Amino acid sequence: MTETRTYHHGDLRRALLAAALEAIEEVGPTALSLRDLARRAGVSHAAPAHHFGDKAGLLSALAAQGFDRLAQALTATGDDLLEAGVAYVDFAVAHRAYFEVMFRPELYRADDGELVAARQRARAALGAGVAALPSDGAPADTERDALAAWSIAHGFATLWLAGALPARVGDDPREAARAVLRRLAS
Amino acid sequence: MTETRTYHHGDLRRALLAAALEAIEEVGPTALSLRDLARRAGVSHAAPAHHFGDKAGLLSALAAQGFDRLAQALTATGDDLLEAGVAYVDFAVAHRAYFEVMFRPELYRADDGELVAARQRARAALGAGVAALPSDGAPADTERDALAAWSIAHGFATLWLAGALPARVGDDPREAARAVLRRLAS
DNA sequence: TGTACATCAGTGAACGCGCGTTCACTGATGTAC
DNA sequence: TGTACATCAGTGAACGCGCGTTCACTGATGTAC
Repeated sequence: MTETRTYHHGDLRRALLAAALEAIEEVGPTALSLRDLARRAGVSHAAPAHHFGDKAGLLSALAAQGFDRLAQALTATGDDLLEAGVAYVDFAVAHRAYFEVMFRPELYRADDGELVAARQRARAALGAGVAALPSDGAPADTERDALAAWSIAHGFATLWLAGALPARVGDDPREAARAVLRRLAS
Repeated sequence: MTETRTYHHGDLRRALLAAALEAIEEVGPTALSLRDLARRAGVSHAAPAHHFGDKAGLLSALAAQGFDRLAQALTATGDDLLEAGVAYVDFAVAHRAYFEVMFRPELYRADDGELVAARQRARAALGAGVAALPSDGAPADTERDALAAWSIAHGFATLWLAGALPARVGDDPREAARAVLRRLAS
């Protein structure tokens, strides 16, 4: 497909978000610059400001999109907490750019409307899995179980991304995560 | 104590590391600049290069120091895995600058000798706690248990630092961490 | 179908800023004799 | 105790770079009549 370059891009907002994901994978969210984004999108350096105002505006949009995708991934696992945990880790590894932005609220506007809603959806999806945990007689402490499940999935994902885990864990994050998460579900 | 300013600082290396911790708490490890460090230490902007070469050199030294302190904190808990987990979270919250650098290997030279040794010590201290876990009949999978313990402590610490946890978790990281970690130790 | 005009997306030159790095230097300290 | 000299820590001016932001502009699109 030969791109017909016109004066108006047509879909610059989307193109900039895609470029941002690429750039973040390469240099991380803090080293991201709007000028670099413009370059990647083949557009003048002042264009991004038109759509996002500034870097925090762009990252807010990105984080919102990330929470939305995470919520979808978690919801798709039904009420199976183990699989939700695996999906969480998989999301982090497969979409590290989103993940790295989402948990750095100092980089974006945490009160952004769409973002708040998407994050809420993701949290609810995780909660659904926890509520479905088999109760073994003792009165279930759902709140604590949810925090434990979230912590272990988040921790494993973070350590994986940091390259901190020993090599013998293997190279399949889903499989490795499942083994570790089982420790909690048992 | 009136500081007698001499041409030679006397302890600039240490002073720069201390300044770096301060700066990182304020702006994060990536926004850190050697010029800012020099300013904080009251020294010319070219001085830091004398001691560390560049930013990665400085952060390598900082990460090594951080792993060393973490190893000490973990060792101090004896073979009690639950308390080791609490100490891990406490370290992350009380020394967030160290913690933020330690798990960003792309910021420093991961093959630095002192750093490798200190990280090894920290890992061994965590392993000691896991080995002491009560075995409930089933053949213990120490490796998996270690990963699970590390993940849950690391995840809780990370979520706490990111401000991602709901307010009802409270404001005492040690207490909150203990409750969550108990889910694993039980 | 044609014309006039408003709106909006993207341009490109200009600005000031803080950064890392280089380099000849200066001043203090330590050591040899 | 004194002198000469080497070594090393820190200085300060200079450089080039990429950044965010501003602003008058230009070109495309859509709408009114």
